[in-house]
Amino acid sequence: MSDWLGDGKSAKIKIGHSLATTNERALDAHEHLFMANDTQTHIYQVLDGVVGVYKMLADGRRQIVTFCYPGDLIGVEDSGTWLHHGEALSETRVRCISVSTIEALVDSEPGFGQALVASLATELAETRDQLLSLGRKSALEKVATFLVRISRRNQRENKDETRLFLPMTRAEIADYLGLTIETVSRNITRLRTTGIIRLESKCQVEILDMDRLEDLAEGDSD
Amino acid sequence: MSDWLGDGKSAKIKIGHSLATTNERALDAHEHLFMANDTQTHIYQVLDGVVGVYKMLADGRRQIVTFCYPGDLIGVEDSGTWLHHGEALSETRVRCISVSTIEALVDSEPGFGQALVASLATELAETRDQLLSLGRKSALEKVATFLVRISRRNQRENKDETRLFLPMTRAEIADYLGLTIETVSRNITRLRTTGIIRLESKCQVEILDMDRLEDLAEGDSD
DNA sequence: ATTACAAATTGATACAAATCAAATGCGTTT
DNA sequence: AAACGCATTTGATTTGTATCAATTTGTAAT
Repeated sequence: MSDWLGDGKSAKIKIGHSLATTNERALDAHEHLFMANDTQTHIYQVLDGVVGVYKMLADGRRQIVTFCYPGDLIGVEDSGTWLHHGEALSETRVRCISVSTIEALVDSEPGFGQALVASLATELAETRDQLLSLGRKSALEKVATFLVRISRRNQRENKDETRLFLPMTRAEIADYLGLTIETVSRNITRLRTTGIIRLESKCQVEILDMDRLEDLAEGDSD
Repeated sequence: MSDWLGDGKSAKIKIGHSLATTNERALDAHEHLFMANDTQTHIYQVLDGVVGVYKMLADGRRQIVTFCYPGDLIGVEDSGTWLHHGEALSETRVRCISVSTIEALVDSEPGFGQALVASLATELAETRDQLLSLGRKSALEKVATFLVRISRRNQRENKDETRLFLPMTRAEIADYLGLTIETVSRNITRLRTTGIIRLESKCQVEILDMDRLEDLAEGDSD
């Protein structure tokens, strides 16, 4: 395995200054990076901030399919036109890599294609985990699973896995978990009152009992 | 784009007789092809029948993440050990391709890596569509979406898009849609009594009103 | 500090789907 | 053809989450 993209989704792509065709773009919170059905000219790598990738139904129902953090690639999976909307959830910087550059790299750089495969494979595995959450878990289990997932991401990046920063609103968490704002709020409260987590602020969570949180996430006890 | 795997998920991989390391395996209905946590030695291509790929929670709740039909590849996304269970839903034949063969092909055959990327990208896009279903659609909309998806598959394969064969049980449909057997049954009945579909048998559906079915699937009217 | 506003929490009620419980249909075996 | 077993359908009731409705918290502007 080459490490053009590193070990899957969360790693850094090693392009940029070496290629003239990449450049950066800065977005304010709530600004869209791309819209569904737009022609796709670039693939993006998040440098700073978080991008929410989502689908919508005509009546406004929304499903966020992934939150993209620094290091994540967006758009490897699409072809020609964007299938999803992409919106910066906070102030965000992205690296823009033209589709033709990606294609050139696949051809010219041995291992780059494999790196893309690994990146997509990781994303697919996470998305399938999320299917299990949305299809079969209770609201409390969904929220617990969400927090465990953020904790694991912190671990991978050698950050404190017990102190989580949630850069998104309750509405965005709800649209990711297939719940309402109110249900998300109630279940965060429930985790708090049962001593499993502590809220330092609305966006800052401390995990007090990782074992019980993980058990909840796996549906082992309620 | 090479066409080693053709245009995404449903196409045929062009390996087999040309490589000694591939061979076939036949499975009876309900027989497992692999189990989660097993060491992954092969990637499979479905030749005949249908394979259900699923995750389970400790208490028995199950989520089927994909149904794999002839032409589909299984296991490109995993690494080392299987992340899911794979079970033949009917009598099934698969081609077994050793992981080392795949790796060799990626290195030796230009375009093969890109084909894998395309295959994974298609699978990811479908899985994200399914996230929208599970997270935000009603039971009736989920069932409609499921039927539309099978119809589209028939179209891609130049089969009659109004006559659907459902090789899986209601329980398997339920575990795919995040519903119960009873709710699946009730909503199939509802589509039948409103004249949108007709049941020739339990496994044979005729779509009578494609427009209304597609509208339902997109949540446009209820 | 005070006000204003959006986000989050909390409470009361409604409803869609789950659960519990038969009944029916269908394919297989005898 | 009758009897069995299993999948499916249909019915009655319960329940978890959505919806509707305030209230509270937190943050930014004055």
